[in-house]
Amino acid sequence: MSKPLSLTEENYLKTIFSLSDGQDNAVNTSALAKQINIASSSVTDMLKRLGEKGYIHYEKYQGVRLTDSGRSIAINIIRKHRLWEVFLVDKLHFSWDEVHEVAEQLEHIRSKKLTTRLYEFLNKPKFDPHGDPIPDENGNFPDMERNMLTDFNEGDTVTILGVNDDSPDFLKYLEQLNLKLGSILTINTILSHDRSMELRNQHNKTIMLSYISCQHIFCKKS
Amino acid sequence: MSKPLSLTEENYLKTIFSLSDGQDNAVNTSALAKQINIASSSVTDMLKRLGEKGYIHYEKYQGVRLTDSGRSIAINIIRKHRLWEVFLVDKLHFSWDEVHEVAEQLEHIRSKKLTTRLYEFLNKPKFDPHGDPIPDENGNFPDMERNMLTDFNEGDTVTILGVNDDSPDFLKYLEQLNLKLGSILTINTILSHDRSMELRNQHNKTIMLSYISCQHIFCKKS
DNA sequence: CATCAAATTTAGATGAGACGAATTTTTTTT
DNA sequence: AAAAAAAATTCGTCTCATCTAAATTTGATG
Ligand SMILES: [Mn+2]
Ligand SMILES: [Mn+2]
Ligand SMILES: [Mn+2]
Ligand SMILES: [Mn+2]
Repeated sequence: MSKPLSLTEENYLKTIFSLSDGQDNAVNTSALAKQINIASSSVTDMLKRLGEKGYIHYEKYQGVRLTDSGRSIAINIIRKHRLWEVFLVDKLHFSWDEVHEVAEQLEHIRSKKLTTRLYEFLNKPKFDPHGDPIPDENGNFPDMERNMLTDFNEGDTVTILGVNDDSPDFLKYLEQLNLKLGSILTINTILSHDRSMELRNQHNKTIMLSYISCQHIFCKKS
Repeated sequence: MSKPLSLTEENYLKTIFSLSDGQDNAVNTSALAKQINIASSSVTDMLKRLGEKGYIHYEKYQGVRLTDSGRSIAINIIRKHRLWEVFLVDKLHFSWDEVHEVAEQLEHIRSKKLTTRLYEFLNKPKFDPHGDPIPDENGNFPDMERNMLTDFNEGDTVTILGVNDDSPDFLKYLEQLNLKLGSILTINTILSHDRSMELRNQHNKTIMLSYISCQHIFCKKS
């Protein structure tokens, strides 16, 4: 039985996983520093330690990759984060822009039984309030096919499946436009000069979205 | 806005509150050391720091008392601890001997809104699964009148209101005897040589409890 | 009330996690 | 391929929370 990881270490592993897109891509020191909001010298320190403990493969100047054990820890943190987000929205009626900050704390609670029971209490959800997939007990993510809104064409009708940006600002913006998971939109026009989209919702209301915004919305054809 | 307390500092304040029985009794360095399971020199260090920050009144060699701000922080931690225990038992079907350890972690989650919403979700409970009172938003504990089982006499009929010992061992022991909050017992005999009690439950079953066990059970006359 | 034991504090160290400044390595530009 | 820029690492230092061992204070006992 090895000593449990510190909260800080858990956050590094989780962040490495996210920045490597769940793949085996190497992650930069500076990308981590930026994401965690810390000096890059501190990141280098921590990477050495995590490397020695066997959670990551770390070669000076070469970036970092998770080992199997690091990866499985990261996925477990993400599982807990997303389950708590579901709890906060479904049971405690938080709005989708309020949950991330609290889930950042709750994701570190250590109790196998708690995670299992919460999962059941929430009816084994597959997606969190932002449409992100929740890995199962074994760390497997549910299948899903989704693309950025920017990948579709004029005339396509799509359903919103998720967002790529959990920031309260963006989420409140979407809420205000009455855009949520499940909303159905038809692409009227894609403006060529800035690639912004003119969309039509189910009530025939027109909505304009910048290219940047469209990059933060996941959809499927419907 | 002062920097939030560390988890360690919160635990000190909570423990000082508990050891002073919620009154203004001075608490010893060594009592704290024992309870927190730490060297007493470490306690001295921490008390200095907490004193400088204004959460406690600390005079060398004279023990420690909470200030108003320290007290209110302590009560808030206890409120959260007990609310989470209710959640774990009522919603996630934990048994009363499993919840304390997890609540020790959950009590440190910082979100005013979370506490408020949880309180409402649980229907504003007044007592936790061990019969301990849950302070309200303003830090006021619900009124309650209760005495140790050892305070009653032969022939008295009492209702169990709570326990004084949250250890899994003791709680499992009670469960096994089918004793729980609300159980009604009549005191048949109090043995004079060891003050142990012979009790009768609602199904006319006889239960023997040692004096020590009786000291850990709170009751009211019924 | 002087002595001794217990409780408490002080002193000195350590490890984790953070920082900024200086240095080194890698990458990009001329 | 040299120079410049960017990225990453090393170095020295800081704070927090902890420890053990030594010194001090308190308070109990003869
Ligand atoms: Mn989130
Ligand atoms: Mn999410
Ligand atoms: Mn408890
Ligand atoms: Mn309790």
